[in-house]
Amino acid sequence: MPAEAPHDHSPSAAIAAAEQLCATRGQNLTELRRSVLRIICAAERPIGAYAILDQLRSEGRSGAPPTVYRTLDFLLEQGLVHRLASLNAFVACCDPAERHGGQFLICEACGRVGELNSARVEATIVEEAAAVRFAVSAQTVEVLGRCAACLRLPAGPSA
Amino acid sequence: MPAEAPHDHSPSAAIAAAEQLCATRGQNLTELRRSVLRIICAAERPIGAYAILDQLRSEGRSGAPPTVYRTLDFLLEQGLVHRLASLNAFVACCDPAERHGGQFLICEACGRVGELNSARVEATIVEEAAAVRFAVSAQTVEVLGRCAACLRLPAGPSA
DNA sequence: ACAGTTACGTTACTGTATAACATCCCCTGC
DNA sequence: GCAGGGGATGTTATACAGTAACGTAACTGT
Repeated sequence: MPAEAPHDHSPSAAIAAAEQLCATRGQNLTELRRSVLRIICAAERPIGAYAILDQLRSEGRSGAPPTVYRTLDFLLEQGLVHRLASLNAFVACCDPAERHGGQFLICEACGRVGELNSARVEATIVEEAAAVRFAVSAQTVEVLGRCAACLRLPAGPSA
Repeated sequence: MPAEAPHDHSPSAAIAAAEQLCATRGQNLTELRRSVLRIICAAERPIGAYAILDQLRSEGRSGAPPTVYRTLDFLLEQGLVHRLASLNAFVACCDPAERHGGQFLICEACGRVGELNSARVEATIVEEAAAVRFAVSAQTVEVLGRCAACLRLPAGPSA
């Protein structure tokens, strides 16, 4: 993975954590929502809405685009997944307990995405914006490059 | 405009500058490319590919989506326009002579976009990424908030 | 039983982007 | 002059992204 991974990334662990979070928030992690979260976690890479839909169908579920987008809205609101604007795709959040805006490191070799979430980056953006009298309300930071693993293997792991 | 504007933003001046740049680079700024650049400059706000297409047609040109996307690819390669991933839209570059990745300030009140292009922000991102052994090759920074003009007029100028 | 809320199903549509192939035109070499 | 090549554009069709609007099922609380 491109960046820090101080927690368990296995799908089942992520589901369990999500279950916990939703419970304490009084939110309902339904079967469909669990399925979509599991699909996103299992993907390891950003996955598009229609790819999620395909997987749902291959699991025997009926469904149409709104099914997926509604579910994604829920997962986004709960901070369980993030949306990558530059890819029109979704990734599981590495630390849903901590609400954070998104700073992402996207490896152009292996396609994997890590979260940066640097308070220093965020603060610098706010300061520099303030210098031109711009009041920040939300940031999108998506950084393309090569992750540690792919720097070690210039051929590039594709799995 | 949200941010600094140290240069002439009139469409004709932008076209002239583009002409110059393409000439020195041995690139062909055709009538179509000039038209699309003029449309984007005149828009003042980010404009979508299909809105560009509509304007081209209203100028009497034939055209289909690939016409516009190919032209945008050229203008993007030449650094004459930028793409805003979070809006699926395009803006004219404020300073095409200087190649730069994009840092944008998007005003959520008036919809105008300014370029931040802070070397400090860029450097901070590179440093923080390096700390997790990620080698940056390109950055996407799109910041939502309120520009100076809209902060002064809380009702928000819409023109 | 009843209304209200939440989640999901379904149809239809708009918007964004690209693949693949055809054509035109200009230029160069012969 | 004309054959061939490359760049730019035209054209058709389609894939991918996202939403509106409406219907329905199930689970509340009263």
